[in-house]
Amino acid sequence: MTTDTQTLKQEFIEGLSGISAFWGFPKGMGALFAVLYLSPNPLSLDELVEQSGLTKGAVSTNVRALARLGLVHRSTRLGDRKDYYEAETDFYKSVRAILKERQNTEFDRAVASVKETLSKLEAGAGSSDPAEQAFLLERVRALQSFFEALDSLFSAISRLDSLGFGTVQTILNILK
Amino acid sequence: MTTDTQTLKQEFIEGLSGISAFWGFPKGMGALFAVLYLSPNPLSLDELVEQSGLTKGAVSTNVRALARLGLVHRSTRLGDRKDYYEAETDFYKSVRAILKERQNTEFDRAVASVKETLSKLEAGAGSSDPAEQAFLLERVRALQSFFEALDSLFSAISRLDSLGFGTVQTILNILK
DNA sequence: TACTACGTTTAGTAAATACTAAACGTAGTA
DNA sequence: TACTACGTTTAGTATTTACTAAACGTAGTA
Repeated sequence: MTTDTQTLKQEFIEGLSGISAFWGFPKGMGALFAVLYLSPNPLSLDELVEQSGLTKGAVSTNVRALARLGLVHRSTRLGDRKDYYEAETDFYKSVRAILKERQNTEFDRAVASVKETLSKLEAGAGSSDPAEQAFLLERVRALQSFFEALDSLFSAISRLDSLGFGTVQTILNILK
Repeated sequence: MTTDTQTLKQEFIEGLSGISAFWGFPKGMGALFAVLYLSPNPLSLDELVEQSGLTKGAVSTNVRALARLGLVHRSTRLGDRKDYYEAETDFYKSVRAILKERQNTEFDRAVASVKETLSKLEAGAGSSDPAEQAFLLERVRALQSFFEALDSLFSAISRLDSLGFGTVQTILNILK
């Protein structure tokens, strides 16, 4: 017996929901993206409600978040008050957008706080015992430079005009 | 007025807690790692309780999780029943360990589910309308190949014997 | 002006998560 | 054997998060 389209879509939606949750996004976001990704034409908010099983409020919130990440695009039609959404199909583009988004917000703040600790140490703060001081300085410095490397990596990727199979392939060769 | 060591450490601990939470780990894990990272000598569970402010239970759980990720190392001393922990200082090593860990668990399961959807589609499931069928096939295939690229990337990194500044630098040059 | 068809916001809720406090298990020691 | 000093497990709790249901605001239309 062969699975019907409806069931197949449902499985796909659940798969993407899981992936979404895994990466720290609401499950609903994954589900909505999945629905849009499997739709040949843009869908209205009400159609999303219908196909995702979420309520209007949740769809409104989640689809807006998706749009902010550049994973979906909103469009309108003349003489039609509805908004329509469609999925971005260039995933590499999306990765860049997500990295860019993530860079601001809390991550940056936390990393900045480590940087500040370092600055204070370098300015001579906390000098109780010279040996301990040197130790702290060395450790915090090492962490800071690691963060800097990560940060360069992320911002390099998000600044990229094109990132695709080719780039990934090249990187894979280096890592080999 | 210059900040004292205690305050400095506290700020650092809070910073790492935030970073931990940002990446989807418990805040306590970040805090414990921070405490260990700033300690010149291995610490016992009770010392961790004292310095982190968490309870024994929480420390026990979180420090074990850190050990599983390879972010801290457990050791014992002769004629001493206590366990001692110290921080891993090679962050690149830790990144590999974390990626390896993450690859199993839920992420893999979710990705596998997408793969399965593709298999079913290729086997001819869900064939209501030929045009729709072709469309679905194309989309799911594209997503699948993207996941495969990601997966290769992650496992290449986690298989790496050495990953450090050098490698990151090389990659940055390519991305430039 | 009132009406309708939208999207958004809000107040409340259910579920997940990481914690605390305390019971528990266990291995060494007298 | 009982006692002590550990780490672990468990039961309960507080907090966060993403959701639902419904009120709300608003722009077009008669």
